[in-house]
Amino acid sequence: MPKRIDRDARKAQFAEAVWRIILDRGISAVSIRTVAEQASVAVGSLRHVFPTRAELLRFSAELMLQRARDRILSTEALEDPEQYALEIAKNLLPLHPDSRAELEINIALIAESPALPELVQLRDDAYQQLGQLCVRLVGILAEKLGEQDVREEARRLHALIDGVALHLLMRPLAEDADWAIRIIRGELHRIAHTSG
Amino acid sequence: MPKRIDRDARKAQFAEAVWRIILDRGISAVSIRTVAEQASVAVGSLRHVFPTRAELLRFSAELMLQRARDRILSTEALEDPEQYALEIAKNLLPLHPDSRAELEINIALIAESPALPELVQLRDDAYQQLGQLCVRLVGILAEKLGEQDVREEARRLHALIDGVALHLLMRPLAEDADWAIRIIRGELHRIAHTSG
DNA sequence: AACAAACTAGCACGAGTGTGTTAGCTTGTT
DNA sequence: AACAAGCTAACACACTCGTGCTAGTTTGTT
Repeated sequence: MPKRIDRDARKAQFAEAVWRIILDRGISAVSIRTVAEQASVAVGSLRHVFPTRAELLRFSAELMLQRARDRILSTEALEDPEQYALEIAKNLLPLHPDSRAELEINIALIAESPALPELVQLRDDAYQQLGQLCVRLVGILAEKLGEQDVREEARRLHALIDGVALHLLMRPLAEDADWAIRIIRGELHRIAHTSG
Repeated sequence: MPKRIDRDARKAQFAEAVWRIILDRGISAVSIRTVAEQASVAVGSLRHVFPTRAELLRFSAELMLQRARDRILSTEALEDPEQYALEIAKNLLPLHPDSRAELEINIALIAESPALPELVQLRDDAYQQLGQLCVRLVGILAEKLGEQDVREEARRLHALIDGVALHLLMRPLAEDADWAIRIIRGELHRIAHTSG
């Protein structure tokens, strides 16, 4: 039988090449050829795994969202709700090279979505899931809140997290990021101490 | 002497063609030829005004930021600080087709900035100016606050506005946007009633 | 040793890209 | 009527693009 290479690992390798190109040269520079070169592979090899450019980009986007999901889900449960929620939120912010790259790639793919309509669904799903996660967080922070209030607070938290994430991206990673943690921690504290 | 055409109006016309292409087909689809076609003009005519693609994109980005700035500055002063700040914030949110397009284009240009380094400076300047605007707003809302606290509240407001803006962009313009106003109004009210 | 599935590598094609260059057209002043 | 500044249009060049296609190579099973 054939040479048995882990297909998924191979696909991931190509997806990471796509990411590198996006980060280094922008979404417009992503082509079958540049990606193959980035992965140190002949064009034909890449095309054996991803016959078309659209499939390559779709998988790259999917894997990126999956990695983010995994990171969130692997956050260990903590006793203190505020502590736990803060850990989750920290995993949603671009505080490390990986999560930072994820956000940059996410933005690039959003920007390209008019040309790649299949990405819109992916983005919407991820957005919904993040929204539900915020609802859960608000739920454990302020148990007495009514459903309507929970939804409102969750929306607010979600927006604040995304806004802070965007601003972190504007500044170099090396820069002090305590202000971001302070803002989120303050918001979580406020939510935990609101009475309906 | 030559035919006297308003050069600036001509440039703006081309910039608007660039915007349309970005909105309809993504940043990757922006080329000298597609833009010329969108503007119903021969390639040579476009190139007479913008000799290179980089200059075309640079001007398109600049004009977009300028339009946003003008919209903010034209907000009429109101007596009530909270009302006034809310009016400003509403002009920062993608609540109308124009401002919505501005934000989409802004995101697309950010995504392409690795390939167009000159855009980074533009973006950073706009970000700084928005930050200072938020500082001013917080200043008039909570006059007694110390400088350090003003800065912290301003950062928070800025992040919240950008986060809400992003979320508005995720949903169709037709959809109910009252939640966005509610969140911002609530935040402005909170700032106005915090005591150092 | 023989086989075939899986993978690699490359060519070819038509289309699209940015840009250099050049020729023709418009139009207000002189 | 003559002029020239400014504008329009088109061609050419070398390059990149996505994709169809076809050989070659590797490797585990039989």
